[in-house]
Amino acid sequence: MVDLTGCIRSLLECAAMRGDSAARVTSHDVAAEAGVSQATVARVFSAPDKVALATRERVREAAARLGYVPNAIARSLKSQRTDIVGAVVPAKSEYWQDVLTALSRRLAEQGKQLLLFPFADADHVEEALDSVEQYRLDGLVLASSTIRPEHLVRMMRRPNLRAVAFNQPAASGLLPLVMVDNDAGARDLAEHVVAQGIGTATFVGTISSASTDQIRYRGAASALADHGIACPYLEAGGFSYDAGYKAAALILDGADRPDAVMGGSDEVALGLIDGLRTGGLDVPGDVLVTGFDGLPQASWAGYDLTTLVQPIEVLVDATLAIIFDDARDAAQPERIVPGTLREGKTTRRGDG
Amino acid sequence: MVDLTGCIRSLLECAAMRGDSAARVTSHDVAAEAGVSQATVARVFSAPDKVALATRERVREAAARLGYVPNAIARSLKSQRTDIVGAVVPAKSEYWQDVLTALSRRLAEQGKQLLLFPFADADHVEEALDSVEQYRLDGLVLASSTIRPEHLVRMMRRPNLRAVAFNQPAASGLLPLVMVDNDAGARDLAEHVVAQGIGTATFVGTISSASTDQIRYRGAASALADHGIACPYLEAGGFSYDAGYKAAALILDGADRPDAVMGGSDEVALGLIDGLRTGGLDVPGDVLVTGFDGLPQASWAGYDLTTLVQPIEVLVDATLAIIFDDARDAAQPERIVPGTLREGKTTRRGDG
DNA sequence: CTGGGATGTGCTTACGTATTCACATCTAGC
DNA sequence: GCTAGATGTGAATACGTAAGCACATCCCAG
Repeated sequence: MVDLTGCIRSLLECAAMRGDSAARVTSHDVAAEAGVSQATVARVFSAPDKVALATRERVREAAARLGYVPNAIARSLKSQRTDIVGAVVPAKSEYWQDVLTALSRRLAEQGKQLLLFPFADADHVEEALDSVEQYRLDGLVLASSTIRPEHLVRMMRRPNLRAVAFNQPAASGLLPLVMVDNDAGARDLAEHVVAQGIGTATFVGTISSASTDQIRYRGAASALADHGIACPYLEAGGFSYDAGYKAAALILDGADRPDAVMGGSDEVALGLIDGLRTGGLDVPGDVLVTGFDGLPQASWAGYDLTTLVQPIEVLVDATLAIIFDDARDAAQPERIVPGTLREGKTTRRGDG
Repeated sequence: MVDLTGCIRSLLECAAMRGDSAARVTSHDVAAEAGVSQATVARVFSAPDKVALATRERVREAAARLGYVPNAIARSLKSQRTDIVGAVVPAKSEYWQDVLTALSRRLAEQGKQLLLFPFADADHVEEALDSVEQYRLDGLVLASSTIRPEHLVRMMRRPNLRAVAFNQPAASGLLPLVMVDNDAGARDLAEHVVAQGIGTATFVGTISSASTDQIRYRGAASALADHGIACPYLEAGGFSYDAGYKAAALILDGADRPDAVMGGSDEVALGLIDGLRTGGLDVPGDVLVTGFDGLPQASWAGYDLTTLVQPIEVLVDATLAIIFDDARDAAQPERIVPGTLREGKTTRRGDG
């Protein structure tokens, strides 16, 4: 304890020493201290190999002595690169939070940063994009299928800005696009529940106007139709647990209960499970449930949801590749990545 | 459908028209177009009341015609304000994701942005702080109790940078501090389980070196001791669901099973519940479980966890108040905000 | 009719860095 | 011993904006 206190005190003194005097150290100050020109100092920090070893060390020492840190703002202004990628995402969503986590981590590895532009409703996307344009970002990730085409168009062909649509089928043809194979994933899930021997099914979508929702529903319905099973669509009205929970009540009240309920997303599916269970049904005993996304929570032992796991790392890497790869004028790339079916106990009929 | 296609096409044409020609429109260009000086253009966008109404409208029109958008980078360089707040946070954590969501939303309302500096381990905080110093942020939120004091000290008294420690008791005296009342919250939870008539209890902490963990444990242990109940400490070794799930096995294997298990965080508590249930115990029938934080997932019907809900909006507002309020040289503020006990069914003995 | 404050605008400079160009020095090859 | 190329460094400029200062105009009170 004594040791720690001492340690902190000395650190405090150190901070105080260089503290206010070092209020704003520029490359000019370092240049003066090291006896070189400002240009050389700049080179030491941006292109070290262009400076003789001896000079480089002298500058580095002077910089350390003065507590110099290069000013990223000034650098960005001069170099026309910010090393910052923006992301326009819905403010509340487990899925997007997972994506952002992966994205920011990968960016950090490359010495780049992530600037967030969250929006509450689709109506507030406009404001977010206004902010986006002010910062001269290197790249922009347009997330969420609720962003409307007119917004996408606005972000096309901005100079020095590579915009990528993430999991947003509607962007096809307008912007480079990265997404999981929603259609194939939905079919896989449908085939899986069919294999468990169901007779009827219902798809509980998130928001019917979302393009991912439409594709997932069509994929599932089409695969089920191949086996002669009809699949009505029910809209939860949101991407959240609560939306799913409430939708469960509609299913419970419905005339004939389906053998399987396919959720448009994991969050909705988790809400469905709890809602159905609260209503007295056993999952998977009475009803099978599937999700879509592969959230961590879906793997929790309390749920163990059968879902389609999105390879988020792969999607993120593909996105960054489009943003930073130098094939600037290549045709609009479109990367559709397959997901993985994860079989959980929510579709395990036998042991129910 | 035809209508939509037409709409998109016209938007495309519009984008193309002003597209590449408007490659990089500056305030000078607008000035020339409107027949005024660059200074006036700048004023129109940063201090409109200083410009005559007629001139203002003329400039606005010219700007719209050219597609001019002010350059935030240049503005930051000149004005020494970025309107960006940074946040140094652990990369993976439900709790912090919720905090960040609230923080970025509130910032967006003020026309400010959030720049993320996520770190994987405590050992990588250093790198994150290196990045922080390059961007001349208006404020910095240092989150997570795993950030070490030496890192905190480094962020003290940076010119033009207000750093705030968020839920990080160890920062007391070093930096302005905002946190929930961990001690009182832990006591409330302890009193609550005592009221359910327990005889023995175990506290399952997250990481014992985290300062919040220590305070929560001491608070709980002290309150339990007042009732003559001992409370051993068990370290989960992480903040995650998985850590809690694994810790449950230790409790199941232990000699005498406690009547109540107090989790150091909600994530750990949720893992504990599933772990205990998987091991054959009934929660709350055989064991009561409490959490801490008030995550959305804790309210899910499948768990309905008794926990201490942190008033995240209040904490965030307090944090931003410290960063942006002009009482720059006031004494280090320290805002300790009370949480709210939420009684879920994980401590409801009777109906088990 | 005059003087002083209010108002609106332009000129100029500075923010801190990256980069081009020019120049000095040094090495190697005939 | 002289030239061509390589190498290292400095001077100067530009990135796009904000703001201080100077100045012109206008209005109203005396």
